Amino acid sequence: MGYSIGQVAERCGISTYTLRYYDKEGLLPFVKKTPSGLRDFSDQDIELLRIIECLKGTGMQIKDIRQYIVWLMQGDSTLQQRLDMFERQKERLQMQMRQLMDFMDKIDFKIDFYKDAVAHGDTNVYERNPDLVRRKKKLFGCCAAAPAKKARKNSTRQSPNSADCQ
Amino acid sequence: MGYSIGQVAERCGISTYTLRYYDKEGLLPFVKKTPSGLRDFSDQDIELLRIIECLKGTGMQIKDIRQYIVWLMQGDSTLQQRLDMFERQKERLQMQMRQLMDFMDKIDFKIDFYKDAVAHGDTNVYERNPDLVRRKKKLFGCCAAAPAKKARKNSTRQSPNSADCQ
DNA sequence: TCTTGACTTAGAGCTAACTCTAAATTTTAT
DNA sequence: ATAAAATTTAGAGTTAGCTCTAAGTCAAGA
Repeated sequence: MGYSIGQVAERCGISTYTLRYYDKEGLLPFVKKTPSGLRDFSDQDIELLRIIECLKGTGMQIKDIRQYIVWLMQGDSTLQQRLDMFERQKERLQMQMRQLMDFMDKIDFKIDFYKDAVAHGDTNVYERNPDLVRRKKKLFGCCAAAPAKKARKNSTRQSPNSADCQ
Repeated sequence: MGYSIGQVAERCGISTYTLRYYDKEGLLPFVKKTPSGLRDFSDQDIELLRIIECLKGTGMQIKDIRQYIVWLMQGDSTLQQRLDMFERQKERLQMQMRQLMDFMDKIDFKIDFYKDAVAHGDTNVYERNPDLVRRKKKLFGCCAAAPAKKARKNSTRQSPNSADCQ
């Protein structure tokens, strides 16, 4: 006897609905059943569930996680595919972490902006704080993500409008 | 004249469909229109779009992003709310980064596991590699996320089954 | 001027990932 | 023994966030 679906749900912070959904989607083919038909999770099943969480939490779709499960069931002939998959997922995760750090820089900037704004009761922050001007330029000024294409006909920048950087 | 919706879409890597959807959802009330009705994005609009991306990318729902936009429109009386929001979002982001690092540890473990497995053509990795045994225990052994409740009646651990840690 | 492509709106359609319901069965506690 | 709680299945319903279509308008180049 291992763990019931409710015990696993509580322990892993996943609803029983979701666990049954994962099973239905083919993510839990290793989970045994008791003679009367109840799911019976082993420690290995829970470990696999942690890996599923990990793949899902790094942006993998359920149909792609199922591919991994299929490879597991196919045995040692798919070891290389599984290694490749985890290496691809690691690269993906590294990109996500870089993006989160970029978001953190922007949020830190906003926090400092609003701290000054709250302290003075207005948003004339850049007139008071040259450091924030510098950071704003670094974070938002001309990222040039895509190679700049043709601009609109009359492409002079308009003067700063109502909602300047809030 | 600023940027057309297509120019913004290309520059920011967001489809025109999505930009119009954001507008419909009230996220882009500051975007002007030309006399003939075309959207005309300013640099400030694009900067706000970057913040929207940032909030969305750190897990905020569109209805909550709209609340921020509403506060922007309400002016200086909502500065404190906006500061609080960014500080909450920063905490959320820190949690996300911690979780991603945890995922990274698990993926690194899997990569090392499968490198050994591929090298030897089988999954008897733990018999060869004591370091991986140690790391496996550290990563998956008895996390005790929730306070352990009543175990199942006959709660002896079952012997390792077919799919042990793959 | 004509043509081609980008833009507009309203609203329908789609997808992924759950989330729940109903009716029956099983387990646990008293 | 019996009541309450947990589980089972199949299948319907929900949600968020797009994504697309249709029918029409606007803009830029030849």
